[in-house]
Amino acid sequence: MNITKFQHDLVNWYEAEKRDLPWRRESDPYKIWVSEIMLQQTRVDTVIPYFNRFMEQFPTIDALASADEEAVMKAWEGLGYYSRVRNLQSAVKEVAQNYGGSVPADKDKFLSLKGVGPYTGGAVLSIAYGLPEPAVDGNVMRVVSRLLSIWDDIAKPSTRKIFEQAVGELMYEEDPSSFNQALMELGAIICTPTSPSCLLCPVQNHCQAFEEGVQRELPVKTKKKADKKVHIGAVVLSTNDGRILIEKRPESGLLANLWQFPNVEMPAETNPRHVLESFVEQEFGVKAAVSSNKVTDIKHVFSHLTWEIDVYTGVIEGDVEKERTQLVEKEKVESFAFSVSHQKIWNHVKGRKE
DNA sequence: AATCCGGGGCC
DNA sequence: GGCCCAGGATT
Repeated sequence: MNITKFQHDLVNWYEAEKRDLPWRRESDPYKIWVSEIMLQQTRVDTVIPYFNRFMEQFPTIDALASADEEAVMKAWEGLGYYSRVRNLQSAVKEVAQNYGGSVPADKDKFLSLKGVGPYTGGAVLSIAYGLPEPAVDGNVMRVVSRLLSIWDDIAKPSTRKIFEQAVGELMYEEDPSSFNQALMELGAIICTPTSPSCLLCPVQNHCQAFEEGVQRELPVKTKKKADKKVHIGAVVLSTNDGRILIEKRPESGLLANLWQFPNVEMPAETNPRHVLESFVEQEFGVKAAVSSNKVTDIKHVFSHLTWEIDVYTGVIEGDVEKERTQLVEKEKVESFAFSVSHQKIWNHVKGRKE
């Protein structure tokens, strides 16, 4: 391959065809950083409205560093992988304290921040500071596997280093920002997973896989094994004066720190109403009268497991005194950050009449 | 190296 | 249904 010609063909195409995205109108390293965190395992179209709202609420490092955690979670609600935003706020606080509020342009320093790995490190340092660091994500591994006909399994963690090496050798030192973004843009628009548009590709002449006619066989990626299923019973509990019981999930693990309605994994072959009433009394110390029939059922698919949630309603008497638990007015429920599955629960229940 | 961690949009 | 997505932390 003629590397110089490849670089120019790629970057010239990028400059002419790149999408107009909100973070591409910004040069503030903080905003580039936030966009890269949001874009982890998340499509551009999903991220755009979250990015715009986030920047209105938290326009600077100081704004995010000093923001209320609940407000930050609410801004991330529905975006998934919630540890991303907790790590981001933690890292931003560190930048505010230890680096005078400016994102460090040093690789070791930036990569030491929470939530910043090899991809995000390379992306921010190249895009915001013009450093010639590779930024290898799924797009780039797909594109480069085809360009250079690399048949290593991209599902294996060790394979990423092979691609970092390759991208380092292809790097366009005069404009690392455009080069890295061009590789990703090509993967997003032209060099797509199942049916790449090779006839429209600006670097078709440089592509080993196209020359060999094997572009649809690359990249090699082994499948992961099947996920688990969990049967859950959930209950929306009202007090006689119309308040709703919500609780905050644990600080770590699945959907950490998000709010939810009381729920428990359901054993097979038991009376669900009895199970839920016992659970509520144990967990919250109040007697509950739970509906005998479920209101609805919700199937919610995560990346690694599936919840099948049967939803009930119930009534409780008296107050609840428990950590991370609140009785809130109906009108206030939606001011808390819920996972999508529990948003679905509330949307089914809130319009009902008792 | 394997597993955990969300959610949505394709095909 | 399975697959993939501008991945990182934990074990």
